[in-house]
Amino acid sequence: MEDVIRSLGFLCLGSRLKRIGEQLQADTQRVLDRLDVPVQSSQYPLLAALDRLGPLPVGELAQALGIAQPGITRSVALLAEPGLVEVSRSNNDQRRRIVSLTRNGRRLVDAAKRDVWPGIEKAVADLCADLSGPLLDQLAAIEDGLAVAPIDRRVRNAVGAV
Amino acid sequence: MEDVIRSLGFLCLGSRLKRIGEQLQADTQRVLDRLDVPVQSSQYPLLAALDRLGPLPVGELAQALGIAQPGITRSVALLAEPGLVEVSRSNNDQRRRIVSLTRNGRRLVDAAKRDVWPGIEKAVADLCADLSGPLLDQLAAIEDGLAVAPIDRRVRNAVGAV
DNA sequence: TGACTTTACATATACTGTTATATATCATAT
DNA sequence: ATATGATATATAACAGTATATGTAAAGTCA
Repeated sequence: MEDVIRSLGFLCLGSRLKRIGEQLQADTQRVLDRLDVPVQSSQYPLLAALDRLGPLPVGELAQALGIAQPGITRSVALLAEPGLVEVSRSNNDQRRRIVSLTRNGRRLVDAAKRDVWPGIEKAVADLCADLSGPLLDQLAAIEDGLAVAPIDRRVRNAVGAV
Repeated sequence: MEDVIRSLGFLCLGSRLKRIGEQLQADTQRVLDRLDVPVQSSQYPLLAALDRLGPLPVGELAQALGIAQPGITRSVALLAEPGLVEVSRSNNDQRRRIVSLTRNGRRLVDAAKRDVWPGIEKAVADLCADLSGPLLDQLAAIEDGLAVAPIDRRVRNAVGAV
């Protein structure tokens, strides 16, 4: 069966990037599940942003992550429930709500940085390592590579079963 | 403000691809709105699949588009409501539901193929034309290019305002 | 000071995708 | 013919994102 998205080339590039991105996230989810913390793979960029940049108000988190503000509000609520982040009002400006990692949140980020993220980064980097040339060719190679072995299996192979 | 997703490189490649894909779809949406038909940009791949491959059952549409079957079922329902596609039972196998373009659906696809798709494809192709080298660099160039001029503006510049 | 605008965030709704499960039809074996 | 298993699709529940809109705080200017 023809892969229509692929055949359509640049016309469907948006759908194709989204599809690959979703597959990468789903693969990564299976790796992160090992930490058995109730956090979706898509929430980690927010934690990483707080780790890199320190406490931030909602709006600046939206900027840093390139997603819309309502998405941040909801993610923060999801992460606050298990106590990974906490929110406090700014002193200067009572409208701003500053998001920061809790002690548990910091512990999770540190564990992820030490035990999981390097493996994921390496697996994805290897997947893309030999690629060169036109974008569409590289995307096809990634799709083919993921079909052969998804990210979670590449990570497992690299670091040994956990 | 630092773009954390971009800084994290391969670790967040999934989030990044998804983000770029969604932006491309949103830009494209604004171009397609000229046809003023109640169809989301993300539905066009399904219409294009029916155009390329002819009437197809739900399961084969899922394969052709690389998304899960329930997604197809719902998209078909959405497209059937404004009368762009119709569904009939297979003669051989009463379980299979064959999706096909209606007369209006075909008219829409033909108009899109003639008036809109070529401009979009060219705009995206130009955006990606000069790219070469590592994937992350190409993605950064695409993001920068879209920030300078989104797809819908590139299309408008190319073909003149409609 | 009081009215208007802007900013920061929350909430509501819609769209798309997923997995899990239910239902209907087909194929097959007794 | 009928029970059993496989297959095709629908439905439900859940997660993520987007836009639109509401609310409250801050800023601006007569």
